[in-house]
Formats: sequence, C-alpha cells, structure tokens
Amino acid sequence: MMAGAKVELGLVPRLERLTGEDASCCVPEYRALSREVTHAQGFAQALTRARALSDRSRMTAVILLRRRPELCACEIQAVLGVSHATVSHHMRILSNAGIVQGRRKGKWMYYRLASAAGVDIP
Amino acid sequence: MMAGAKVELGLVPRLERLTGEDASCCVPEYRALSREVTHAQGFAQALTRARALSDRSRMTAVILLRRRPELCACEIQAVLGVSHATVSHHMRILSNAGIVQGRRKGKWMYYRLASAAGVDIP
DNA sequence: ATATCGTGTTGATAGTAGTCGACATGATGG
DNA sequence: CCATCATGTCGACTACTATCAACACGATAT
Repeated sequence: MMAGAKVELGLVPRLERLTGEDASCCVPEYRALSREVTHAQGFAQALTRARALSDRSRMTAVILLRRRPELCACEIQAVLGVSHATVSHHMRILSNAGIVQGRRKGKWMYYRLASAAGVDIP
Repeated sequence: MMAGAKVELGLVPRLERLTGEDASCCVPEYRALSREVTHAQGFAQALTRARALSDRSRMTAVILLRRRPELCACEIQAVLGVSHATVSHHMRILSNAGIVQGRRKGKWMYYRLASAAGVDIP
C-alpha cells in the first residue's frame, strides 16, 4: 500500500513473528552495526592478516618460518618454487601485515616471524 | 664452467659462507620440506579458513555472529548491503571452512558460529 | 673497476574470486 | 490452490591478484 522502502521493511514482521520480540528496533541499526563492526579496533588488521595468509605460498612460508628461526629470500624461493619477484611480492604482503619482518645482511634479506605475529595455525 | 644446474647450486656456497655450516645438506631437502609443510595435518584446513576470512563481507559476518547467537540470512544481507545471492555464496564458503553452521527453520536459514570455530579475531 | 650475485620494482598477463540478475525450490498464508 | 516470500543455484561480468620477464640497484668478489 505504501510506496517505497518495501525491501527493508519487509523484514520486520517476519522477524517479529519468528522471535516473538519487537524486531523493528533492530532493522535501522543494521547500517550502523556494519560500521561499528568494520571500524572496530583490530578489524582492519585482522582482515589484512587473514588476506596475507589466504595464499598457499604465503601460508607455506609462514609455517616454514615457524620451524626455522630465519630464512633468506633465496631459501624461501627454493622451497616455494617460484620466481624471486614472486617471493619479494609475498614477503612484502606478509611484512605489511605484521606477520614477518625482514633484516638485511649484505646482499641477503633474512625473514623471520614478527615478535607479535599471533598467527593461528594449527 | 659446468653445464646445467646453475641456478640451484648457486645457492649453496653462499649459504655456507654466511652460516659457516654445511648448507649443501639443506638444498635438496627444499622440495621435500615444501611437501612436508603443505601436506601436514591442518595445513589445508588453515588455508581454507584463512581464505574464508580474507573477504571483508565474510569477516564482518563472522564478527557479527560473535555478538549475536544467531542471524538469519536476511539479517546478514541487511548488514552487509549486498544481494542475497552474494550472502548465500559467502555463507557457503564460511560453512565449508567450518567457521559457521546453518540451521533451517521454515523459510529462514539461521547461521551461527560453529562450535569449534577457533577463529582468531582480536 | 668490472663482473657477478641477491633483491626490490615495474609493467603485462592469466587465473581467480566477488557480485548481481535470473531462475528454481521449498515453505507459508490467504 | 495460488501468491508471496526466503533462500539456493547458475551464468555472466568485473575486479582483483598471483605470477613472471625485464630492468634497476646495492653489495661482494676477483
């Protein structure tokens, strides 16, 4: 009968029937709830970290670094079996996510897990 | 001077000079080490889980489900602001990763965090 | 100094993943 | 029984990302 806002309001009566509570209070909050979640402390970091670990090569590199205190880029390249450009790309992402940190020694770049990596790998 | 195997062998003497140890023992192991890591118990699951959390919408949904015991698909859709097809796609990925589990009640599909979700979000 | 080596950087390319519209399905209500 | 609704599925499109070759740069060795 009323024009407009058909999609958003259609949700309310169904929620009420289902839960037996007043669901109308919740619907307008959804957008604010989204902001509250995505702007919360640690959300961006958690997302960045999950994205960093969402690649097979990077996950392999991180687990490798849990077994050995340090690995140079060429070693990681040998294990992953990819080009050095790809290794550099991956380690950059892991570094930006705060999961690993690099240390230069002469020509070699050594990577190790960051102190507060907090990586959750079984 | 010698032909072939130039790339792989070039790594060994440098490792030896740097660490002072016999590095030749490590190089042939790299491929085996890679398999050992990627075939280890939990690797595939950890990768699947990280991939599931590597999307902004899915991460938002998971954090939402940490605040409310259950949410139906239409609520998640309202918060994320995407189409219901996209919601279904995302919840399927989260479900396959063992992070959430769905429960049908009539027309509605309710999602909640899986018992042993083990999600690491700050 | 010159050559070689390890890495980072930069496009270019191919493969993957998120998104939506359209249709199908099962459930609810009149 | 038919209309409506919530959700799943499929195909197409778009955006992103992993990858590599080529180049650049600093460090090392001869």
